[in-house]
Amino acid sequence: MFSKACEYGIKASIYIALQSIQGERVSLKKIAREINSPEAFTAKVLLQLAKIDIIKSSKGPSGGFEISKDKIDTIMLADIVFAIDGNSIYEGCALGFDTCNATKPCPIHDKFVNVREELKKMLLNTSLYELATGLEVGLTFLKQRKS
Amino acid sequence: MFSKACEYGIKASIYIALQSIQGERVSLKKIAREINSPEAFTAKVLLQLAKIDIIKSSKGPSGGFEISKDKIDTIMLADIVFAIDGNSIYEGCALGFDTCNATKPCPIHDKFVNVREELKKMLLNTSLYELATGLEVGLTFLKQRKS
DNA sequence: TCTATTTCGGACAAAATTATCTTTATTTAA
DNA sequence: TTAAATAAAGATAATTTTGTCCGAAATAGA
Repeated sequence: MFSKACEYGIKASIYIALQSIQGERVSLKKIAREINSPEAFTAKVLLQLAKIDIIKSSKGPSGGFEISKDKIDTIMLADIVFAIDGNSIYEGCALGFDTCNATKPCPIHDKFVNVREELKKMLLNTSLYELATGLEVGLTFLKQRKS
Repeated sequence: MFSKACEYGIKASIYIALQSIQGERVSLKKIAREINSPEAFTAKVLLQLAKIDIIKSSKGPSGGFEISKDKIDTIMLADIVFAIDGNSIYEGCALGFDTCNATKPCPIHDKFVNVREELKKMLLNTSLYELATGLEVGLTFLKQRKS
């Protein structure tokens, strides 16, 4: 569904959002530890998000990543996914045709309309804020416990 | 969404189904030409489908691939996707956790329920027969026209 | 100003996916 | 029985994605 890069991006964003709500800036090292992702690879992903101002980064000691409090509830899952994986998931043709559309559809185009709409709606309506608060109250998790 | 292998598998299956409805067996070469896919790679995919009896293959001159007429309307998109990509698309966690479920959900689990259900329903309810007939009457296409 | 800490940037490496090539096995039909 | 046509199988290659490493740049604090 999503690329690994996008998975890390989503997880990291949620974690950064939560910390930002609590007034904390977090380092890459801590993020990688908390979402259980490869550090350097995660850095590249965060860089992408920083470049389009979804997150803010600062160098130096006590540096790290944060998200402006007033942005947390306007940043949608769609923004993050789009920044990393592009729009192919919810716009692209399921069979890979780039000329597929309602008037000249591939065999499964019509079948997919509902799925795509449902996905798109979800991504557009889910804010980082909701996701972060679910995590805050312990309803959800970002890291699998070792077995 | 789907892997390339799966895309080719779906396209090929639809094409074979259509030809089988019309009583024709088709060669790999023709399939690859008609769905515009790499021949050898497509062969591997078809082999996977043949091994679980979704399609039938025969060697030798006048050999090729076909699907039993009486199976065409009971083979669902889900069968093909499952054979090639496994069930991760509609069963797996969107963030890649393998312990994610309703009682211990990842942050986007609940958000994804509808999408996954919609996808699953669609894959389970779409038969090769419908897809093949849509193609037969020229409503849909399997190969992009060159520009 | 110096040092330690952190992100940034680029090169590199490993792994997975996609694609090709070559040989082998099977089958049909002459 | 031989030749031609076809799928099967396996080795190899190319590409993409994922992951690592290291030095550079920035910044805070001593």
